[in-house]
Amino acid sequence: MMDVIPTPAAGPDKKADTRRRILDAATALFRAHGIDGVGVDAVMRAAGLTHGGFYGHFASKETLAAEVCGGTLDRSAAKWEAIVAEAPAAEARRRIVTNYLRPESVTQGCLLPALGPDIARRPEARAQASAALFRMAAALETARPPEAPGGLAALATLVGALVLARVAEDPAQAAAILAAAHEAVLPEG
Amino acid sequence: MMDVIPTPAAGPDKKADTRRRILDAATALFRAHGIDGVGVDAVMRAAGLTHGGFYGHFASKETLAAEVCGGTLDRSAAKWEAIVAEAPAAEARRRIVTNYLRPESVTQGCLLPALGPDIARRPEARAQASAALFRMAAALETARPPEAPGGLAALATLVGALVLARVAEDPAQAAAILAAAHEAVLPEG
DNA sequence: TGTACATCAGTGAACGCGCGTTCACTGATGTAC
DNA sequence: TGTACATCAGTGAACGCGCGTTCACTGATGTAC
Repeated sequence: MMDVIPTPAAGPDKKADTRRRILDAATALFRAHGIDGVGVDAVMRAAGLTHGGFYGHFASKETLAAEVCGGTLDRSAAKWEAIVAEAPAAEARRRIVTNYLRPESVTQGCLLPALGPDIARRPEARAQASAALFRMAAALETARPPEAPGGLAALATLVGALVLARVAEDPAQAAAILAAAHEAVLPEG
Repeated sequence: MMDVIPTPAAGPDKKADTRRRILDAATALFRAHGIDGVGVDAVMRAAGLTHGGFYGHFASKETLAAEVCGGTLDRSAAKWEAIVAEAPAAEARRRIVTNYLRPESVTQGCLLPALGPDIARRPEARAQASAALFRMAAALETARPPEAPGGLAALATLVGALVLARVAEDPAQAAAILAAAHEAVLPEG
């Protein structure tokens, strides 16, 4: 009695759920401590598993890193494209930028400011991130209000602002950086 | 016969030279491979020494990292301040920006795009980098031409552009990012 | 419905390796006589 | 000027540790009869 619906949900593809949990745990840990700062052991413990099971899901830590970076940035790009497709230009850019520069984004936001240099050094992750980055810039370009910087420059400002906000020691200074970037990317904010 | 001039130059403070060589080697290696991607052994070999001697110059790898980041960014800030002090605003900003966004800067330039996230995670390095970053932004602010973004926003754009250019796979794409940032930070380039 | 078996996601001990750090030493340099 | 000694920058073997990866295993789940 083979069911036509291919989603048992409770049974066999619990493995897919576990895989997702590993990816989510890795994303959070990599973002906080850098890829080299987190071991396979820590990722698996955060996912509620033991380290040995890791290689049933991923070929190597390197593969995991590429999938975390590529997947997360691909989803960001897709989300931006959806916003641009459904809202008028000025409103779309405002939504993307306001969300990008939220104070919580300093610790939890986009992976480019958190892992950019790490990504640039890893060929697999870099290829995927490079493609996603240009999709993000293109979305910002489509949603470009008059007098505002183009997509590439706007993305550079957003990414750089989060890099600087992470480095700034005083939260008030971090907020000033975020506000300055907001104003530059969305004139008359 | 104790000399009044306190710089023997050939004798005892060859140690200071060695220390500088270690710092320079570490700066280049950290920039290329990240702080966690480079061992004390590799730094010392690049400086022409063996690893054991390292602890005669630095208390730990952590101390080295802080000194590399803090020192390099301090020197950048001082250089920008000097440019701003000696050239008129528009010319000063043009010089700083043009130098910052040179194609070679993608691999050899400012430490903030290359190590920003690494720096943000290390308290010692972060404190020094945070101070330097605001001096750099202040210099850009002083050299702000009319219609151009303020110091903080300009610095964010510069840093973000180098982060993105490092991630971009195709050199032509990297050049496009640099050009877009140049235009945003120096209108009518 | 109940038992026997196959599957396979997850376990945890073990591996080799490279890391940061220590330390007893060597050997070149500068000073004392 | 020439020898004896002290200093100390740099050497290289050794350490304990945590990493990425492997593998023989366990035990829960789903199917066959």
